[in-house]
Amino acid sequence: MPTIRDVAEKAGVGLGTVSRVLNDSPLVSESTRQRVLQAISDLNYMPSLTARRLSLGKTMTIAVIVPFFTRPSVTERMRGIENTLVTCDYDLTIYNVETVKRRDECMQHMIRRERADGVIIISLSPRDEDLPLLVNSEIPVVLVDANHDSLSGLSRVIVDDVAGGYTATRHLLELGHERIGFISDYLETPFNFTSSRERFQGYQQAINEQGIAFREDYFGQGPHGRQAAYKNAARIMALPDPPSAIFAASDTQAMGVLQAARDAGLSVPDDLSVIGYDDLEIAEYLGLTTIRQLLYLSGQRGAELLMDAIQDPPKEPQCEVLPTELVVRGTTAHLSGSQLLDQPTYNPNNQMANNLPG
Amino acid sequence: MPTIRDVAEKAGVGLGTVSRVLNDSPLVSESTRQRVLQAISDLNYMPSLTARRLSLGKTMTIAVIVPFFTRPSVTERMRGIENTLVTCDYDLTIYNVETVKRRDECMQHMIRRERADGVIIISLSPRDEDLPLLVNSEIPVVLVDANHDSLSGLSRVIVDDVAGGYTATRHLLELGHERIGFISDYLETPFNFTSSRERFQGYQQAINEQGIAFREDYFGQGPHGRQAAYKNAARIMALPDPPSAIFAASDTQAMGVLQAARDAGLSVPDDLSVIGYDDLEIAEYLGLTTIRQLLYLSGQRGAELLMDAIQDPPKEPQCEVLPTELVVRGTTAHLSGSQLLDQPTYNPNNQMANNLPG
DNA sequence: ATAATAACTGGAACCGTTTCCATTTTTAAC
DNA sequence: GTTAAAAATGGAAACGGTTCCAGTTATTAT
Repeated sequence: MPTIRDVAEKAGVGLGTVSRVLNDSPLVSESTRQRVLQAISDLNYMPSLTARRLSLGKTMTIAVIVPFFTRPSVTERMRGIENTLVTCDYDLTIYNVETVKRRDECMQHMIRRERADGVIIISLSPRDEDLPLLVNSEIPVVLVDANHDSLSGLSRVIVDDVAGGYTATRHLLELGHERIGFISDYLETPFNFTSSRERFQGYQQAINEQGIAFREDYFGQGPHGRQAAYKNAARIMALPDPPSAIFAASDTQAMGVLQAARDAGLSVPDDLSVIGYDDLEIAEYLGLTTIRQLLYLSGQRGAELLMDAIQDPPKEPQCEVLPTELVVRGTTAHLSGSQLLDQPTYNPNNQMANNLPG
Repeated sequence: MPTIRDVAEKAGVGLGTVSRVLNDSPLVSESTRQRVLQAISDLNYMPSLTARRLSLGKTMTIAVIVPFFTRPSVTERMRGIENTLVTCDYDLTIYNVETVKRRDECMQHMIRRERADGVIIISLSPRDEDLPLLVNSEIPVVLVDANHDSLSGLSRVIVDDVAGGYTATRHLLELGHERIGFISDYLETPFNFTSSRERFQGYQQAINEQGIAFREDYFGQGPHGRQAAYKNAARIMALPDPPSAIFAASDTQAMGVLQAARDAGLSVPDDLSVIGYDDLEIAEYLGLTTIRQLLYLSGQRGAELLMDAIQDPPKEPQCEVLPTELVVRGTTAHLSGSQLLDQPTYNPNNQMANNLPG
């Protein structure tokens, strides 16, 4: 492998000059530049990235710490990051987190040292004990989709999941539903995901506002994924007075709910309304009513925030809130007569209840 | 940031000794080791990865070049790679390819220089002109899911997609179908994906063997994804003598076909049998009959092959062929009477044709 | 006690860049 | 034709590790 010295020798110049040519310095005469370029191409020389990194003290790399990076919502965010980074000539290295142990390793090691010039953490809220580490980190850190009061010291791109959860529930309420189930992953996990918790908060807020009490038995949490959602939905549907609508905290989980409804012989949306969250590509296919969040954009903005912070670190952490949007498709419908239970609901103003067929 | 010299000074030892402690060399007395470890922890020292890389001439990084890394089949392969690499303490950097230009950039630059100690290329077949570059590359290259005669000089993990396509088609034939459509992405793309082409080959082989001629109008290609498959399927279903079964070259495309069937008022599998390819997680949910390929394993084996090659380069390129498996679910069924056309098919031995209702 | 050997240890040299300072060359001004 | 200023150039030092060789200390055998 030829080095910069070989090039210098071949071109008959000093190695400082070669370096200047490589870095487009104006302090090189045109004739010398040509001579050097010729030598570079003759020798098929390419500068060593590693040496460059050591000398510059920059890694030209961004680290992304991401839980379960096969989840569609996660990959879509990552795509936003990747596409943004490419334009800046930064490399992207990925630390996939599937266990708590690994999460802690990543938080401790990736961030501390010059493995990267900046870090993006997706969906993982750091523990309180890790916070000082991140806040005082020598390299900028940007959080994407991790919301938490105590996180105010860190730049981040978030979605107002409380509002999203509220909107979803509001949509069901406006369709006349009063018995509304909620299915999500575990609200408290060692990974400290915040989104389900917030959506749940929005859900509670909306029903409370309507004077509807939260029913424990309409609530199901479990591991992320279709299967757990299926089980929870099946259990809830088997209640003597099952809900007429279910809000699933993600589209993936909504799919589990749809499957459970199908297997229970319920037709959606006639017997059961279902709303999801995320608006994954698949949601359109399923005709799933859902809350759209701007996944790609969240990655893009996160990367942009990070690049800005690398250029010159802001004194104040930046916080960007991305909007959500209700996307009405085919899995939600107005409460129908057949969905009403024999016993009147406690709400005396319920118009529909008076139209009971049976 | 403390350096190794600071540690040496603090511990009152030479810097060679510190390095030996860091690298678990046995040539350090226990007492010295303790003293150094104490100094390391006092100073909160962490060695610089970059310096280490320069000195060792290794990057401790693996590059993955991957087209459209949000596709579920791709992320699943990557997960296999990631999980394997973690155990070896290698970093993983990702080059996402969504344009031909970028593909060429990646092939030229990522591979040539010590950006990485090894490269895994997923699903992209290099052009003939790039081949010598890869074969003579100073770092090992492993191809995953890229099959091509001319690729014999490179180590790779492949799936026998011809066999997979054959099996899928065979399954439909055995159910009595004779009018079988085939829907895939473009067989020829600038990215030079090979899988659709091979599946198509298997399809042709199976129908030919059965004495069935290939019908151009039963064949639809287009951009990857649900939408294009939907359009092609809709066109094919609208033919005066539409197929009774469709083989989609991927589960994603099978979803487009299912959607088209639904919109055309056809019920699956009664009016139309559909088989996909990949066995994505979603396939189970949809009850889609499909060909399972071992996506995760392909990544894992690719990474393992690469790690082996880094340890000591094999003289012969390794080629590993992963099996496929037919997974029968609910979208394929025996040809039913109602699916037969009025005009008899050209096959005189067709028993079913004699039972035509109308 | 002494020599031979083994176990440790210190630090110079090296990896391949960039940067900065000193020096040389060119240009412009009078 | 001088001189001052500007432009171009060469190369040492630095980045922070690892490695290897030479030197020191400890151990063992006689």
